[in-house]
Amino acid sequence: MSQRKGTAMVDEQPLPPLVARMWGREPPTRRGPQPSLNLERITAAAIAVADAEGLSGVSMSNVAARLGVAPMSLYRYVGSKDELLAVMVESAFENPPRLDGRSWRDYLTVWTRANRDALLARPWMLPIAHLAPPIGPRSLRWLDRALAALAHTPLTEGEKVNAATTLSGYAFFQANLISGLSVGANQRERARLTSVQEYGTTLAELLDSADYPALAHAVDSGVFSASQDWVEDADFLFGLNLLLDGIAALIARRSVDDEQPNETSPRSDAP
Amino acid sequence: MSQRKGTAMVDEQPLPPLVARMWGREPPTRRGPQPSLNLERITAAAIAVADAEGLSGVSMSNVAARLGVAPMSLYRYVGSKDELLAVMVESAFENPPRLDGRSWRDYLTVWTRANRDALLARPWMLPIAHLAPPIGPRSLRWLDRALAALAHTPLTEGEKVNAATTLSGYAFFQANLISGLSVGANQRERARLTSVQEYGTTLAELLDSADYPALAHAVDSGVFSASQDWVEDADFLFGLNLLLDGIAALIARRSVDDEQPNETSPRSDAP
DNA sequence: TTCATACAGTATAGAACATACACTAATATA
DNA sequence: TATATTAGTGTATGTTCTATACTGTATGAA
Repeated sequence: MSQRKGTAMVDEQPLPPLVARMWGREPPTRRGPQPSLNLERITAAAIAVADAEGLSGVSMSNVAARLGVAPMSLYRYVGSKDELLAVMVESAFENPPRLDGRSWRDYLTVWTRANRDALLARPWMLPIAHLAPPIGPRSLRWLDRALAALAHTPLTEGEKVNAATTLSGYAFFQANLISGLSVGANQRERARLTSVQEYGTTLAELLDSADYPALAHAVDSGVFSASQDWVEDADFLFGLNLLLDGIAALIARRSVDDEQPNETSPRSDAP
Repeated sequence: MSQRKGTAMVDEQPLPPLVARMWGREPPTRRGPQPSLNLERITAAAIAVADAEGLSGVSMSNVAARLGVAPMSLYRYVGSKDELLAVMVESAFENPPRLDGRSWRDYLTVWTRANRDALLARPWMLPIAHLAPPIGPRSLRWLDRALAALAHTPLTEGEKVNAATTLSGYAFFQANLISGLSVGANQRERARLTSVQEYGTTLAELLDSADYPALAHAVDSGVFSASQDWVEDADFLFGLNLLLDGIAALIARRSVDDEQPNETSPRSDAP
């Protein structure tokens, strides 16, 4: 099944054209004029537009204009606007943080926060990051580093992949949460609830405590009254540590019944 | 701060018009013709269109047509198309599962899976569910039930809310993952990697094991070669149990040092 | 009973957009 | 040199959201 080993292969599958271009695997040009464009320049221009004008500013015309080129040129390199958006997300990420001999737990904390921060730095990615399995060079490097951090744990490869994937989903989720307490839409008529407090008072106004007993109780207890340090984000660490604690527990379990990888080990079920 | 207590209030804030309409808090009509529309019918029509033709079929014209009405009518009830999309997501959810005396852990398992399944049943929600804090009656009921499941644990209200929110984010994440191994776009030029195997072989083809040592090792070990029971989803339970184990650990910690809620309790940090 | 006012839905039109298709010009191979 | 192949262009079409001005209707006040 998994025939691999690196660099040179027998040339296997068609490989979707976009993926090929993302990896620089294009057949060298044979005839015709010298290309003045390439996927990289196009992507960079599109990202620049998104950074400057937001996602709604990203139109084929706009991107083309920034390159001094006719809109239709872009379609030589990108099958559709949606493809362009996908590549933008892929290449808007920096490289992942370095491992530097940190413990798996420390590194994954850094990794997840960096992941979240990358999304927050370019919030236009949030609506278009489709959380598909990573396929580009950058996102795969992120995955690789997370796996590397877990390399010397007794987890199976599958468990490592699952753990990394889950953490990346958590980063995405947190970025969304922070990015906007917006209820309506993307930018225009954004019925924005600008603060946690405002969210709390709105809830208080709406909730009938008969229909929402537990939630009303939570609101009463002041959960949504602006805890002091939203800045140094306790909420982010809370969920992250849930996950890391879960991973730690799994590692501990694996370390005990080491020889017999039992698929359904006992789990605590405290009240 | 949190002035509340249910039903009758002193009438507080403007309350965003869309939110008001979602909760049926509109001033009763005084003059003019009888309305033939309302937000509910519009939303239902829009959902029907989305179910039938996918998200791209949802245009104002299309929705209006299904109601036998001119497109511009909708703007009496919805400030923009994006608002309509937001309301669609809100009201496409069923009510949450019943608690029925289950343990917090059992219930949250059911709850999270139901949440995921609701998203998978109407995958058009995935690109437009913005993971904002819930504000509609349905999504708040979901939150309420999760809090109820945790009611008799020693967690603080804030921790309960965080836990519920994180689980809901996990459900969303998993739904995205399952919904499509698509790399390109939404429907047209979808350079779809149709299976886990295909994903695996594509990775094998692309990866240089020098640049991606840990990931290449994972691929070599056959992680992406279609584990037997993707159907009865072990992957979903994996990440879910990470979270639930983390919650269990937190509960255990809280139960021990009960009197002194110490913000930074010790955590395990196994190698 | 009359009339002004407020409101529901409509008609029209405009601007922006993605993209299909046919084309021109440039380059490398035969 | 002739020919095939390719990069980028111009034009055009259909769709989309939505601003604005409008028509008719029901109500409350005079």
